[in-house]
Amino acid sequence: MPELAEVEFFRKRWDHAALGRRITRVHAHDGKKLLRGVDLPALRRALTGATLEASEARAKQMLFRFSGGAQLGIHLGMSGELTVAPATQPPGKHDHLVLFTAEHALVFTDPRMFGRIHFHHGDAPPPWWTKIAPALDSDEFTVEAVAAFLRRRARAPIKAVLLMQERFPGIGNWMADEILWRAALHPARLAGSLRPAEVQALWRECRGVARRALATIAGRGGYLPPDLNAHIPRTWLFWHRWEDGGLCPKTKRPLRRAEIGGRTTCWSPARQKLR
DNA sequence: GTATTTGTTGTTGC
DNA sequence: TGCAACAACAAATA
Repeated sequence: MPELAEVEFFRKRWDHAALGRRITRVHAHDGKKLLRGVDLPALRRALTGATLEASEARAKQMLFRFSGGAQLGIHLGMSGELTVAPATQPPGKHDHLVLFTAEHALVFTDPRMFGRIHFHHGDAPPPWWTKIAPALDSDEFTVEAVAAFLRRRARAPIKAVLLMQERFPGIGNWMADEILWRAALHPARLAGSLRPAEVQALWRECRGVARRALATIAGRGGYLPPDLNAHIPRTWLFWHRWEDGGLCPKTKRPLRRAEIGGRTTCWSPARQKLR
Protein backbone atom coordinates (compact mmCIF):
# COMPACT_ATOMS: atom_id res chain seq x y z
CA MET A 1 0.00 0.00 0.00
CA PRO A 2 2.45 2.63 1.09
CA GLU A 3 3.81 5.40 -1.10
CA LEU A 4 5.30 8.75 -0.14
CA ALA A 5 2.41 10.15 1.92
CA GLU A 6 1.29 6.88 3.48
CA VAL A 7 4.84 6.31 4.68
CA GLU A 8 4.82 9.75 6.32
CA PHE A 9 1.46 8.90 7.91
CA PHE A 10 2.89 5.74 9.46
CA ARG A 11 6.04 7.52 10.64
CA LYS A 12 3.93 10.10 12.46
CA ARG A 13 1.80 7.40 14.00
CA TRP A 14 4.81 5.80 15.72
CA ASP A 15 6.33 9.20 16.43
CA HIS A 16 3.22 10.50 18.19
CA ALA A 17 2.97 7.42 20.37
CA ALA A 18 6.62 7.07 21.31
CA LEU A 19 8.74 10.18 20.78
CA GLY A 20 10.75 10.70 23.95
CA ARG A 21 9.65 7.31 25.32
CA ARG A 22 11.93 4.48 26.37
CA ILE A 23 11.85 1.11 24.65
CA THR A 24 11.43 -1.57 27.29
CA ARG A 25 11.32 -4.67 25.13
CA VAL A 26 11.86 -5.77 21.52
CA HIS A 27 9.91 -8.53 19.82
CA ALA A 28 11.24 -9.81 16.51
CA HIS A 29 10.29 -13.00 14.79
CA ASP A 30 12.95 -13.40 12.26
CA GLY A 31 11.85 -14.84 8.96
CA LYS A 32 15.34 -14.01 7.67
CA LYS A 33 13.57 -12.12 4.93
CA LEU A 34 12.67 -8.69 6.26
CA LEU A 35 15.63 -8.72 8.62
CA ARG A 36 18.17 -10.01 6.13
CA GLY A 37 21.54 -8.51 6.80
CA VAL A 38 20.46 -7.25 10.23
CA ASP A 39 22.44 -8.19 13.33
CA LEU A 40 19.38 -9.03 15.43
CA PRO A 41 21.18 -9.48 18.77
CA ALA A 42 22.86 -6.10 18.26
CA LEU A 43 19.50 -4.52 17.41
CA ARG A 44 17.94 -5.88 20.60
CA ARG A 45 20.87 -4.73 22.72
CA ALA A 46 20.88 -1.25 21.23
CA LEU A 47 17.13 -0.60 21.30
CA THR A 48 16.25 -2.08 24.68
CA GLY A 49 16.40 0.78 27.16
CA ALA A 50 16.97 3.40 24.44
CA THR A 51 14.73 6.43 23.89
CA LEU A 52 13.17 7.40 20.55
CA GLU A 53 14.72 10.77 19.83
CA ALA A 54 13.78 11.59 16.24
CA SER A 55 12.30 10.18 13.07
CA GLU A 56 12.23 11.08 9.41
CA ALA A 57 10.61 9.83 6.22
CA ARG A 58 12.21 9.97 2.78
CA ALA A 59 10.62 8.49 -0.32
CA LYS A 60 9.17 5.14 0.83
CA GLN A 61 11.54 4.74 3.75
CA MET A 62 11.60 5.75 7.38
CA LEU A 63 14.44 6.28 9.82
CA PHE A 64 13.94 6.16 13.58
CA ARG A 65 16.84 7.44 15.70
CA PHE A 66 17.32 6.35 19.28
CA SER A 67 19.53 7.48 22.13
CA GLY A 68 22.92 5.81 22.06
CA GLY A 69 23.18 6.03 18.27
CA ALA A 70 20.83 3.23 17.21
CA GLN A 71 19.21 3.88 13.84
CA LEU A 72 16.28 1.78 12.66
CA GLY A 73 15.29 1.90 8.99
CA ILE A 74 11.98 0.56 7.72
CA HIS A 75 10.68 0.02 4.19
CA LEU A 76 7.05 -1.08 4.12
CA GLY A 77 7.17 -2.88 0.79
CA MET A 78 3.81 -3.66 -0.78
CA SER A 79 1.69 -4.54 2.25
CA GLY A 80 3.54 -3.21 5.30
CA GLU A 81 2.01 -0.93 7.94
CA LEU A 82 3.06 0.61 11.22
CA THR A 83 0.42 0.45 13.92
CA VAL A 84 0.21 1.39 17.58
CA ALA A 85 -1.49 -0.94 20.05
CA PRO A 86 -1.72 -1.22 23.84
CA ALA A 87 1.46 -2.69 25.31
CA THR A 88 -0.60 -5.64 26.54
CA GLN A 89 -1.51 -6.78 23.03
CA PRO A 90 0.40 -9.91 21.96
CA PRO A 91 2.13 -9.81 18.54
CA GLY A 92 0.09 -11.20 15.64
CA LYS A 93 1.12 -13.60 12.89
CA HIS A 94 2.52 -10.96 10.54
CA ASP A 95 3.97 -8.64 13.18
CA HIS A 96 7.65 -8.97 12.35
CA LEU A 97 9.01 -6.30 14.68
CA VAL A 98 7.35 -4.87 17.79
CA LEU A 99 8.91 -2.24 20.05
CA PHE A 100 7.29 -1.91 23.45
CA THR A 101 7.17 1.23 25.58
CA ALA A 102 5.50 1.45 28.98
CA GLU A 103 2.07 2.03 27.37
CA HIS A 104 2.35 1.07 23.73
CA ALA A 105 3.34 -1.62 21.28
CA LEU A 106 4.84 -0.13 18.11
CA VAL A 107 4.07 -2.75 15.49
CA PHE A 108 5.61 -3.32 12.06
CA THR A 109 3.23 -5.69 10.33
CA ASP A 110 3.63 -6.98 6.77
CA PRO A 111 1.72 -10.04 5.48
CA ARG A 112 3.44 -10.21 2.10
CA MET A 113 6.89 -9.66 3.53
CA PHE A 114 8.19 -7.44 0.75
CA GLY A 115 9.25 -4.92 3.36
CA ARG A 116 12.72 -4.46 4.74
CA ILE A 117 14.32 -3.56 8.03
CA HIS A 118 17.70 -1.89 8.31
CA PHE A 119 19.74 -1.33 11.42
CA HIS A 120 22.78 0.81 11.99
CA HIS A 121 24.63 1.73 15.15
CA GLY A 122 26.71 4.89 14.95
CA ASP A 123 26.62 8.66 14.57
CA ALA A 124 26.76 8.94 10.80
CA PRO A 125 23.65 8.24 8.73
CA PRO A 126 24.07 4.90 6.94
CA PRO A 127 24.38 4.52 3.14
CA TRP A 128 20.92 2.94 2.72
CA TRP A 129 19.56 6.24 4.00
CA THR A 130 21.83 8.83 2.37
CA LYS A 131 21.67 7.28 -1.11
CA ILE A 132 17.93 8.03 -1.42
CA ALA A 133 17.33 10.42 -4.34
CA PRO A 134 16.56 14.13 -3.71
CA ALA A 135 12.94 14.64 -2.63
CA LEU A 136 10.26 15.79 -5.07
CA ASP A 137 9.85 19.04 -3.13
CA SER A 138 13.58 19.78 -2.91
CA ASP A 139 15.56 22.35 -4.91
CA GLU A 140 17.50 19.51 -6.56
CA PHE A 141 14.35 18.10 -8.15
CA THR A 142 14.45 20.41 -11.16
CA VAL A 143 12.62 20.26 -14.48
CA GLU A 144 16.05 19.96 -16.13
CA ALA A 145 16.86 16.87 -14.06
CA VAL A 146 13.52 15.34 -15.05
CA ALA A 147 14.08 16.16 -18.72
CA ALA A 148 17.55 14.59 -18.66
CA PHE A 149 16.20 11.45 -16.99
CA LEU A 150 13.41 11.14 -19.55
CA ARG A 151 15.97 11.36 -22.36
CA ARG A 152 17.94 8.48 -20.85
CA ARG A 153 14.76 6.39 -20.49
CA ALA A 154 13.43 7.52 -23.85
CA ARG A 155 12.03 4.16 -25.00
CA ALA A 156 10.16 3.26 -21.83
CA PRO A 157 6.52 4.24 -21.23
CA ILE A 158 6.28 7.33 -19.04
CA LYS A 159 4.23 5.38 -16.50
CA ALA A 160 7.14 2.98 -15.94
CA VAL A 161 9.62 5.86 -15.71
CA LEU A 162 7.61 7.61 -12.97
CA LEU A 163 7.97 4.50 -10.83
CA MET A 164 11.79 4.69 -10.88
CA GLN A 165 12.86 5.66 -7.38
CA GLU A 166 16.29 6.89 -8.48
CA ARG A 167 14.59 10.01 -9.91
CA PHE A 168 11.04 10.01 -8.52
CA PRO A 169 11.49 8.98 -4.88
CA GLY A 170 8.25 7.99 -3.17
CA ILE A 171 6.07 7.75 -6.27
CA GLY A 172 4.16 4.48 -6.51
CA ASN A 173 1.39 3.12 -8.68
CA TRP A 174 -1.49 5.34 -7.61
CA MET A 175 0.58 8.54 -7.43
CA ALA A 176 1.97 7.90 -10.91
CA ASP A 177 -1.55 7.52 -12.31
CA GLU A 178 -2.69 10.64 -10.46
CA ILE A 179 0.23 12.68 -11.80
CA LEU A 180 -0.24 11.58 -15.42
CA TRP A 181 -3.97 12.22 -15.20
CA ARG A 182 -3.45 15.76 -13.94
CA ALA A 183 -0.71 16.44 -16.49
CA ALA A 184 -3.04 15.08 -19.22
CA LEU A 185 -0.41 12.61 -20.43
CA HIS A 186 -1.29 9.13 -21.68
CA PRO A 187 0.61 6.58 -19.53
CA ALA A 188 1.82 4.64 -22.58
CA ARG A 189 3.55 7.67 -24.13
CA LEU A 190 7.27 6.96 -24.48
CA ALA A 191 9.33 9.11 -22.13
CA GLY A 192 11.44 10.43 -25.01
CA SER A 193 8.39 11.66 -26.92
CA LEU A 194 7.35 14.36 -24.45
CA ARG A 195 7.61 17.94 -25.67
CA PRO A 196 9.20 20.52 -23.32
CA ALA A 197 5.81 21.87 -22.24
CA GLU A 198 4.71 18.33 -21.37
CA VAL A 199 7.86 17.68 -19.35
CA GLN A 200 7.17 20.94 -17.52
CA ALA A 201 3.59 19.82 -16.75
CA LEU A 202 4.82 16.43 -15.56
CA TRP A 203 7.40 18.01 -13.25
CA ARG A 204 4.84 20.45 -11.84
CA GLU A 205 2.31 17.70 -11.13
CA CYS A 206 4.97 15.54 -9.46
CA ARG A 207 5.49 18.33 -6.97
CA GLY A 208 1.80 19.19 -6.74
CA VAL A 209 0.59 15.65 -6.13
CA ALA A 210 3.37 15.01 -3.61
CA ARG A 211 2.51 18.19 -1.69
CA ARG A 212 -1.24 17.60 -1.69
CA ALA A 213 -0.90 13.91 -0.86
CA LEU A 214 1.30 14.71 2.14
CA ALA A 215 -1.09 17.38 3.40
CA THR A 216 -4.27 15.32 3.04
CA ILE A 217 -2.99 11.86 3.96
CA ALA A 218 -0.32 12.62 6.57
CA GLY A 219 -1.90 15.77 8.02
CA ARG A 220 -0.18 18.96 9.08
CA GLY A 221 1.75 19.82 12.21
CA GLY A 222 0.52 17.72 15.09
CA TYR A 223 -2.65 16.60 13.33
CA LEU A 224 -2.84 13.03 12.05
CA PRO A 225 -5.96 11.97 10.09
CA PRO A 226 -7.93 9.08 11.63
CA ASP A 227 -7.43 6.96 8.50
CA LEU A 228 -5.05 7.12 5.60
CA ASN A 229 -7.74 8.17 3.14
CA ALA A 230 -10.00 10.14 5.45
CA HIS A 231 -9.46 13.51 3.75
CA ILE A 232 -8.66 12.63 0.14
CA PRO A 233 -11.10 14.62 -2.06
CA ARG A 234 -13.51 12.75 -4.34
CA THR A 235 -12.16 14.88 -7.20
CA TRP A 236 -8.89 12.90 -7.20
CA LEU A 237 -8.46 9.99 -9.59
CA PHE A 238 -7.47 8.01 -6.49
CA TRP A 239 -11.05 7.08 -5.58
CA HIS A 240 -12.12 6.06 -9.07
CA ARG A 241 -9.20 4.10 -10.47
CA TRP A 242 -10.39 0.75 -9.10
CA GLU A 243 -14.11 1.25 -9.65
CA ASP A 244 -15.58 -0.81 -12.45
CA GLY A 245 -17.33 1.63 -14.73
CA GLY A 246 -15.59 4.53 -12.98
CA LEU A 247 -15.81 8.02 -14.46
CA CYS A 248 -13.09 10.63 -14.84
CA PRO A 249 -13.74 13.34 -12.21
CA LYS A 250 -12.73 16.02 -14.72
CA THR A 251 -14.40 14.93 -17.97
CA LYS A 252 -17.14 12.63 -16.56
CA ARG A 253 -16.20 10.21 -19.33
CA PRO A 254 -15.36 6.52 -18.62
CA LEU A 255 -11.95 5.59 -17.26
CA ARG A 256 -9.85 2.78 -18.71
CA ARG A 257 -7.58 0.22 -17.08
CA ALA A 258 -4.79 -1.80 -18.64
CA GLU A 259 -1.33 -3.07 -17.80
CA ILE A 260 1.30 -0.51 -18.77
CA GLY A 261 4.92 -0.72 -17.72
CA GLY A 262 4.15 -3.98 -15.92
CA ARG A 263 1.59 -2.43 -13.58
CA THR A 264 -2.16 -2.00 -13.72
CA THR A 265 -2.74 1.55 -14.86
CA CYS A 266 -5.85 3.72 -14.95
CA TRP A 267 -6.34 6.71 -17.19
CA SER A 268 -8.98 8.93 -18.73
CA PRO A 269 -8.95 8.44 -22.51
CA ALA A 270 -10.94 11.63 -23.04
CA ARG A 271 -8.20 13.60 -21.32
CA GLN A 272 -4.99 11.61 -21.86
CA LYS A 273 -4.34 11.05 -25.58
CA LEU A 274 -1.70 8.80 -27.12
CA ARG A 275 -1.21 10.86 -30.26
C1' DG B 1 -8.68 -23.17 -8.64
C1' DT B 2 -7.67 -18.45 -10.86
C1' DA B 3 -6.34 -13.87 -10.88
C1' DT B 4 -5.38 -9.75 -8.49
C1' DT B 5 -2.44 -6.56 -5.34
C1' DT B 6 -0.25 1.31 -3.60
C1' DG B 7 7.27 -2.63 -4.44
C1' DT B 8 11.92 -3.92 -5.50
C1' DT B 9 15.54 -6.74 -7.40
C1' DG B 10 17.96 -9.96 -10.34
C1' DT B 11 18.17 -11.94 -14.86
C1' DT B 12 17.71 -12.07 -19.69
C1' DG B 13 17.94 -10.36 -24.09
C1' DC B 14 17.96 -6.64 -27.42
C1' DT C 1 27.04 -1.22 -22.76
C1' DG C 2 22.86 0.59 -21.41
C1' DC C 3 18.40 -0.12 -21.05
C1' DA C 4 13.71 -2.44 -21.25
C1' DA C 5 10.89 -6.39 -20.05
C1' DC C 6 9.77 -9.84 -16.98
C1' DA C 7 9.86 -13.31 -13.29
C1' DA C 8 10.27 -13.89 -8.51
C1' DC C 9 9.41 -12.93 -3.82
C1' DA C 10 4.54 -14.31 -0.33
C1' DA C 11 -0.02 -14.09 1.34
C1' DA C 12 -4.63 -12.40 1.40
C1' DT C 13 -8.72 -11.48 -1.12
C1' DA C 14 -12.39 -11.69 -4.75
